[in-house]
Amino acid sequence: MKKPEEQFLDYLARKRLKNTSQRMTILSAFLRQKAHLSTEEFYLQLRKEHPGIGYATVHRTLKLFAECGIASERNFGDGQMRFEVSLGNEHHDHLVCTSCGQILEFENQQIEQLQIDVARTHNFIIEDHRLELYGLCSACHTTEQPPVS
Amino acid sequence: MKKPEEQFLDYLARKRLKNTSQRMTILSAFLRQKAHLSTEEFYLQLRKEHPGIGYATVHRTLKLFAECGIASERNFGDGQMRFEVSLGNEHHDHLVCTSCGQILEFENQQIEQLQIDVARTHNFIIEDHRLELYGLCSACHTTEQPPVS
DNA sequence: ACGATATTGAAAACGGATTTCAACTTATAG
DNA sequence: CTATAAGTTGAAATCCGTTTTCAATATCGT
Ligand SMILES: [Zn+2]
Ligand SMILES: [Zn+2]
Ligand SMILES: [Zn+2]
Ligand SMILES: [Zn+2]
Repeated sequence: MKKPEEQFLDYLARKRLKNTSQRMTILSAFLRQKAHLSTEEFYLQLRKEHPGIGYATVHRTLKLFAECGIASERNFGDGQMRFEVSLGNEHHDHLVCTSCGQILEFENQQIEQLQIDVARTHNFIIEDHRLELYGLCSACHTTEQPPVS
Repeated sequence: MKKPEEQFLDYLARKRLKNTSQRMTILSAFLRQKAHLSTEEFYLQLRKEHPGIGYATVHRTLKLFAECGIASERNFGDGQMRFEVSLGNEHHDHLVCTSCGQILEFENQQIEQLQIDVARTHNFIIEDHRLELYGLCSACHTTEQPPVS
């Protein structure tokens, strides 16, 4: 398995793109972040240490990561793009807590196989899939839940 | 099973909302449309027969349908909200063709059960879920696929 | 019919993603 | 080490679907 840094530099070379200090700074920060941050959240984190880097650059660079396979773009229906490191991470799906926003990961090989079966019976070629379970995580439903309003 | 019209009128009554001609027109058109139309697509259809109804009213009314259980809101990652009639339709998940945009429906009881198992092992209470398989439908991969570029 | 309340449609506002553009940086060639 | 071509940057502007605003209008209980 290639390292993310290598993979990114290879991608830049292949596409005749340039290796800039901003890109390396963002990559290094990205690899250290907790997963499933939105562009905005990540940008705010990054800005604490690197106030000079603009939002547009962060956005463009995260998209580069997705293109070259380092990152996966996620969308949990809150209207924000989220990213997580994908290189070196097993495929997984998500449990999204609608109360506290926590995102848990799971992997179920039986479900994956059944998806393939479903696709076959419809003569459909799967390129990608998304499976998310929305609800209350353990912490949010064991505690008393005073309505937010 | 209550009829959609009844259910909507009940909901309006319960919430002290008013029964207007626009709402009834939109409901009747919605029940006749093919599924998975975006607000915009639906509005453009509706406008052919009812040019007087504004986009905002259509939008607000579709949200009412979702609130009262007549409609499901869907989001297939193209940045548009889509709606389909849910009352009287079995739960189903979707196959989304990334080439022609066609949306097929499927239902797999084993997958549904495995989702429940996954949630249980994480002590997670499912409120909702989404499962979509993205790829090429039968028509799009049997034909020669000249690259779009 | 009256008055209180809700709805309507056009337009404006909103929010996140994306693009624009002039200044700047990088890579490559001489 | 320049020079030059080409790509990048950050701020601001733009895009685009969604949602809200608001004055005019419609509904509904009395
Ligand atoms: Zn999966
Ligand atoms: Zn994840
Ligand atoms: Zn399902
Ligand atoms: Zn459907």
